[in-house]
Amino acid sequence: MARKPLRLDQFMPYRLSVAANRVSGAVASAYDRLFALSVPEWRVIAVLAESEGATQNAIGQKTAMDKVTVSRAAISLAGRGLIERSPNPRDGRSHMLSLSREGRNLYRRIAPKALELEADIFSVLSQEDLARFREALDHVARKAAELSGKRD
Amino acid sequence: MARKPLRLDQFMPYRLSVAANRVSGAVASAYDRLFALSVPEWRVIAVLAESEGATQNAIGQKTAMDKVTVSRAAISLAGRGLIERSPNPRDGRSHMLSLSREGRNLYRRIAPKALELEADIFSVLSQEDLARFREALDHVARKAAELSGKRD
DNA sequence: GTAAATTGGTTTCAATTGTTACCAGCTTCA
DNA sequence: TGAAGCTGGTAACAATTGAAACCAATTTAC
Repeated sequence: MARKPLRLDQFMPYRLSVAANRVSGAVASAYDRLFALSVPEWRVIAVLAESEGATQNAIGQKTAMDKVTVSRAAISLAGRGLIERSPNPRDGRSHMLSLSREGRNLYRRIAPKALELEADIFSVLSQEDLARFREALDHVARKAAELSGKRD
Repeated sequence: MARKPLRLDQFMPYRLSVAANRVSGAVASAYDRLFALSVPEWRVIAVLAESEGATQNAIGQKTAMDKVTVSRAAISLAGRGLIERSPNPRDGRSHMLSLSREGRNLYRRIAPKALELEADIFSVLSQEDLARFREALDHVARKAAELSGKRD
């Protein structure tokens, strides 16, 4: 590979980080403003909307969030009546989580907003560029995970 | 735009965030392990290597870091003798920062490692895909910043 | 020239985040 | 069985982060 000088503003990890921070800042502030939800809370809701009755553990797997983070989000959501916890018949330690009616209603209001916001931000890319971008992200993420010895 | 259901694992802000976290996790842990530097500290050093005698303010601008973050990094680096602060003749409140000899030496050792790591992670993309990816990131970041009313 | 508003930088404080320790409950295996 | 180890989830703690208050130096406006 050709020797090139290091310039911070050309350094990919830096750029990626700045871009991701901007995007997740915009998204997070929208969730918070519109629905008083943190990002982890929103993720938990999104997963439950897709797959009813997941355990916290399962949610953690799916979302690449730490189990502590999931736990906190779940406690807070349950406190607000947005999700319900029923005992897991297969395992006395864990609960099956599911959306309450209220939670489902909230989700129905959030989902379109989220898609709209996504469309808004990523509309700067053509359909094809977006597809490539998506793939590139995937490859890069996988490689980085591999380098730091993370299970994927 | 076609109505599509919301699936978290297809949701771009989510994917971007996961990818960026993985990459910056890998990078951060390498800096820490090899040179005992945090990411902000590393960024300050990188900027100073390019442009001697910047003020903290200028560094903040360039790196999209908060002034508090820059301040803390600068204090810590000065404490370790990696940078020097000379009074700014143009403004009595601020200091001109520059790398000490030691700092410059450290930089000379870090830079190749950083480039190597970058090459390693992003080698999963072809030269052309990388160029596109870079551009896409840029567009997306700009758009997100615009949406949340940030100066760019 | 001086009061008012602004800006570079640091400190203080509160909120978020991850790490470690911990407590059931479950499994394994003798 | 029942002791030893594992796993889901929570709690307690420490470290990071950013926001707001703050200080001193500077600029602006009268």
